[in-house]
Amino acid sequence: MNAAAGSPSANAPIRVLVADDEALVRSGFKVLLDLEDDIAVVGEATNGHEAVERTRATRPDVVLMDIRMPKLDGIQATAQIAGTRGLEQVRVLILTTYDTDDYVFDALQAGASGFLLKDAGPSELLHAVRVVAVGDALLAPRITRRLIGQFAARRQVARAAEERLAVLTEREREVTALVGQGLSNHEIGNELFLSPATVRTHVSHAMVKLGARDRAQLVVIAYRTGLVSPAP
Amino acid sequence: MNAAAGSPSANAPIRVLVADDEALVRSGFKVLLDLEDDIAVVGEATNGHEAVERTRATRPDVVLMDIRMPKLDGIQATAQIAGTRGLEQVRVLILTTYDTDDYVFDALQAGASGFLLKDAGPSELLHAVRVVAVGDALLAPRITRRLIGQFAARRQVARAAEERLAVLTEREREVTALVGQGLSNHEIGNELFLSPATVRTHVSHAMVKLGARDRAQLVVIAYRTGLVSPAP
DNA sequence: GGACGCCGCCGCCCGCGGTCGGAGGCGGCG
DNA sequence: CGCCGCCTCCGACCGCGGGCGGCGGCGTCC
Repeated sequence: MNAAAGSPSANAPIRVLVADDEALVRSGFKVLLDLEDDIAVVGEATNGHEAVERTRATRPDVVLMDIRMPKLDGIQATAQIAGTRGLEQVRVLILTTYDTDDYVFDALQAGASGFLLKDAGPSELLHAVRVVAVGDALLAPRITRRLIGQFAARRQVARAAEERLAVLTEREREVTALVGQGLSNHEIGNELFLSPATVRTHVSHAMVKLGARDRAQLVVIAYRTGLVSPAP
Repeated sequence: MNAAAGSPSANAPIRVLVADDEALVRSGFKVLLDLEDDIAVVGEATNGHEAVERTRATRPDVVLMDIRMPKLDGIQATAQIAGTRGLEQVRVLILTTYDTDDYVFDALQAGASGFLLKDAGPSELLHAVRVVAVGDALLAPRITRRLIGQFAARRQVARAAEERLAVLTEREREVTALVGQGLSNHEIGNELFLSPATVRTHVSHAMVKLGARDRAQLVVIAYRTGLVSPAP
């Protein structure tokens, strides 16, 4: 059973830790999981602190984590596990009744690999465990939908805003992009092999067309339209 | 068979349109889907234009869409369907061999409800069809993982960058936020009931502490740190 | 061909913005 | 108590940035 320790290789069982404050839930999961040949429950925890501690001790492949737990909630526990050296290989699968936005996004931010609602069927849970065990991720369909919505919304804003840039000439867009990165007129001139005076003209035109009074406001617009991205 | 038209109610079959340029793939899917009692293939298309046209004509619940297709690719076809009045209820499930980032993100942006890779098993396909039919969403695990990565990365950057703001005093953060929205010193003064001279002092201090030479660079930093958000 | 408009280029003027130094009040700390 | 940090305000200097007008090149339309 536990002969093959360490790396979760080919046909070694997936080692799972179950963290939930309700004993009934834990035993239910344990029975369900242990019925499978390729899955073995190697530990249990009744709160967040225990979950972290047991994870450190048993180094499971997957942690089945409830969110609502005493002492330390599942999200914070997930963050601690993800932030611990040596536990990078441990995948956390969140399992909860509530699917509040904050919970989901915070959990993913904390480093969770999956997020299931407790109304999911047993086969879905088993499938999810196997998926996250190999390093992939899986979300409840309802949550996937919202994550996609979030993602699409961001880009939607960018697309719509980009149309404002249509009035600019190529040169104007170019200098505006550089202005958006905080460069001075002189620096832009060096960058584009232009006289600073010329750069000024382009900047001025861009400001008029975009309704910016300031070069600072031009930077704002550059960011809002996605002409420059907040990332590095 | 086609007695129950219109709304996809309780036990009416899920009406599916299959769009793929390879006849073998189409017939394979058709056989697989038609074997299920609750799923019925109501049409086929061999390119993007046909897919849009057939969708308009048959109003399926779900469109199984390949990306690589002649005339019009699956992503553009998806965008057209999502943008057509009266077809809002039609869910698009992308099915492709390639999982390039651009494909995935563009497809979700275009309005797709799901994204499967062709190495998925038949049961996964059937499950996906049923999931998107009820309005939820489903992605291949590998893709879910990358989407989460994207999402988490954004917030990660924001979190890390916010620490740069720790050196600022409360007032300095305040004025910096307003500078980040493109306000002039005078306007900031009115906003915070301060003399413009005072505002200058705070702005100067903030610039020194954050290493900004310009007020424009201060705007850049304000955005990068998430002190102001690109959205509204 | 001339007229017009857009683009890219430049020089001049001046006001906003950024820097420096200073001053007064207020709260916390040794 | 004296010291320090923060907030507030002021005046002076000066350089960048923004407004304005002008000039040449290129394409379009008449």
